[in-house]
Amino acid sequence: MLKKLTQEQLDQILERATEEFSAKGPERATIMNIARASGVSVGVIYKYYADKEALFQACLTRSLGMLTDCLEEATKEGASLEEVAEALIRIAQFFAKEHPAHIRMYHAITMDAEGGSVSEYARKIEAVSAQLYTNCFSKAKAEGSVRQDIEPGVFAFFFDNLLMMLHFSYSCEYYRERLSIFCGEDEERDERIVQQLLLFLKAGFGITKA
Amino acid sequence: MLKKLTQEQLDQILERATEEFSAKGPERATIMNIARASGVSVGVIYKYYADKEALFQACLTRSLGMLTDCLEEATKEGASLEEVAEALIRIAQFFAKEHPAHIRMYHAITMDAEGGSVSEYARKIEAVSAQLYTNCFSKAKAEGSVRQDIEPGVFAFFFDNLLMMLHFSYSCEYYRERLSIFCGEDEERDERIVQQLLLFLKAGFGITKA
Amino acid sequence: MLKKLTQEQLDQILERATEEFSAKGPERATIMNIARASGVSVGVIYKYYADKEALFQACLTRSLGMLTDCLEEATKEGASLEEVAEALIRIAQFFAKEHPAHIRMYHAITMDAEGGSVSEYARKIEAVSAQLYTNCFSKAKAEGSVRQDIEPGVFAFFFDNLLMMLHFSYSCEYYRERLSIFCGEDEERDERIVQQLLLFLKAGFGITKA
Amino acid sequence: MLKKLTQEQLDQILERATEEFSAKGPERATIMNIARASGVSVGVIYKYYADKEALFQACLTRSLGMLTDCLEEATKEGASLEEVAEALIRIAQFFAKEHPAHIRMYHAITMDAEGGSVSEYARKIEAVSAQLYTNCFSKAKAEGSVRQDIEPGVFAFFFDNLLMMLHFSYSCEYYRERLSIFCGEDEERDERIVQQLLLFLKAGFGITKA
DNA sequence: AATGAATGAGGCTTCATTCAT
DNA sequence: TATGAATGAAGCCTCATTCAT
Repeated sequence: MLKKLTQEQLDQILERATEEFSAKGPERATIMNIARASGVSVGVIYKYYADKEALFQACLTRSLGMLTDCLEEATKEGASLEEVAEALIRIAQFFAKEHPAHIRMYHAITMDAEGGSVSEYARKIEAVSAQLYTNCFSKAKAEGSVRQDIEPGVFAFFFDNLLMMLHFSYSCEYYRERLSIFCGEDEERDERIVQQLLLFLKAGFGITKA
Repeated sequence: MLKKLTQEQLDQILERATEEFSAKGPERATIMNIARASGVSVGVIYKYYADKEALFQACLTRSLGMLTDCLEEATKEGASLEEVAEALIRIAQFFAKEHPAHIRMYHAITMDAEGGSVSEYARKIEAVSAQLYTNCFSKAKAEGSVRQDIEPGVFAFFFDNLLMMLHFSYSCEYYRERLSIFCGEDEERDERIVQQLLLFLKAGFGITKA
Repeated sequence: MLKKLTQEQLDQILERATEEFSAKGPERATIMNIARASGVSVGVIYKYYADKEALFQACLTRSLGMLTDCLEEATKEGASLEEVAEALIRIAQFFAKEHPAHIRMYHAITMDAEGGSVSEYARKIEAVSAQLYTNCFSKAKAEGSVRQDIEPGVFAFFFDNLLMMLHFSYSCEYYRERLSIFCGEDEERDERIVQQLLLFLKAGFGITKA
Repeated sequence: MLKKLTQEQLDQILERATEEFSAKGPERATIMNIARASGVSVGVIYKYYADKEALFQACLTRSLGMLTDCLEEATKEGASLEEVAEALIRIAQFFAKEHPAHIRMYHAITMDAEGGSVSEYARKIEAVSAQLYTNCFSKAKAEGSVRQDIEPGVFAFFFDNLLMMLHFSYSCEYYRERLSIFCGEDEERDERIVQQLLLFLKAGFGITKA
């Protein structure tokens, strides 16, 4: 066919590529497999992406975008630190279970030593969430709704660390198994984790209900 | 006969291989680069390691061994949860700064979707620390030195998550930069992180001095 | 798309491969040489054949097929043992002179100690000709047109032995030279061999014209 | 040790090398295996043989020598054509069963398209036996003890062909199986083959007892 | 003179990329 | 413009050969 690729097909390419990349790693993933899975030819992928690396980066960017879209929902104006925390925890669980490949892509970025254009982008996003969380803590501290001896940035860092590990624990095979080792595999486990994590954070942050 | 490789040369191979593997990932790393960096021929590497995979495993085993040796020091008998926590935090900082490639090796296997014999080994180690930390919490709970509403396994999980992220934050380029975004880059930053994390953990765990 | 290899090119590959394999043996033959000789790239050979072994098998199958096609012509129904013998002798001479590489392929598998799937196939063919020749002798014996004290299978074996050596004598360098030592190199040699061999066989088999 | 290799060790090398070469083929045979099997070092083999090829040639020459030594015994002065034939047939059976590796080496020579120094040697031997057998036939023809319409050289060729195939049939795996297909595998098979072959030859040569 | 570990050229194979259709 | 077969560079691995001891 000589028909231009539809938006749907382009999405399909990125989705299948994300699956292939996150399942086999960027090296073992092959363009031919991605093309086959997407129902397009190898050649056309090269019309849209300069090379395999560029396709990988496009997948990363897309996954990151989907993730941040989700996060933005959770951090609406006016919510208390506790509310935000719970929302973020639940989103982490949900998104990572629903879209494990996308989280694995995010995990993949963190391997990238060279820091290509995507890491650039990832860092911007990281800066945004750092700002966001830090502000939450600053505001809460100013309001007196958390303990006064915390450094907002550092606590934001701890909080984000816990969230990242939660993401990985629900999407990357290795972390998934580690989660089972620590927390078991029963039905209610995930809810218990939410509750325990909230306990931990509330106490750790020194949150006091107004 | 031609002189056998000295122990030093063998160490050199593992060290350079660890660097190559952790910098480029197991796929992009090439035996020829490792050989060149180690000052030996390609062939001799195959005298000592069956194939690239075996060399990678040897590097991993070595890195994880070095790491666990360090951790064991921190978790001597009789230490309180608080003491253990502080020791582990300081070791994480120290080891990751000193041997970043080794931590990156660990990070690398967490990417491995298939979970070969390598992750097998890693999982054993994970099981050990899970047991160790969980016991600490169980004991502390029994003693009444932490809050009573915690689940030891789940809190051990949170604790280990924070430690892992600390390791990565001092060794992987991406996490290193993220750390700067959250916590700045001043001289005292690392000490502040220790102090703040201890604050966070003590409160979060509900540690009460006897 | 880039034009698919023509049938001609595919034949070319098998023909050149057969030459390379039969000249150097399956081990010393290299895919690169075959590709170069066939005017194609190395990679494309792997599109059509899984590996060097598969290519070798394809060459063998083709060579043995060509050979058996020839043999089948010679052993039509109703021909007397003498007629069959003469036809097979002439075909041996003709085919081996015309397609020496194909006979050398056959020779090559007889060296294969391990007897992989290739010899498997060869054995089937061997079984066919064993059956065929043995039947000829059985029938002739029953008709009384050969001596009565022969064992059909054993005489079929001798006959096939003579034919095989004839094939080799016209295609393998070593046997070719040996042939010259025994029988000279004059113009009429090959015809003399036919006639002498027929004399030998007729008397040896005790063939009596009805 | 710094002791020169004993004659025994040198023999050992050739014997083991012959086994390795004939079992795996000249390519897959490795010098290291041969050294190990012979109980000597790799290096010392290179003191005695310039390279692997030279060792292979030495094995060939030796095997050929052992074979011809055997044949010479069978063709003593004064024996009749029939006596010589039976002796050669029985020797072929015996030697090939006893020393299959050596016959396989002989078989290997016939693959050698390039015609190195061994083929040279082999051809000389071939010339000797050609001469020998041809003379037998010439003498018998002159004596009137065989039919008069034979060409001695050509019949000598047929005879040698049958002997060679007999050798191979008792030593090379492929030919061994082919033998079973044609002649079965019972206890008396080998003796039957001798008797049938003698029948065939006597009739084919037109031997008349004086 | 023998040893046997180290060397490194060379072959197989894969797959990112190209390009004729 | 899309196709997908062909290309060929590059990596893994083996093993003949070398050479320091």
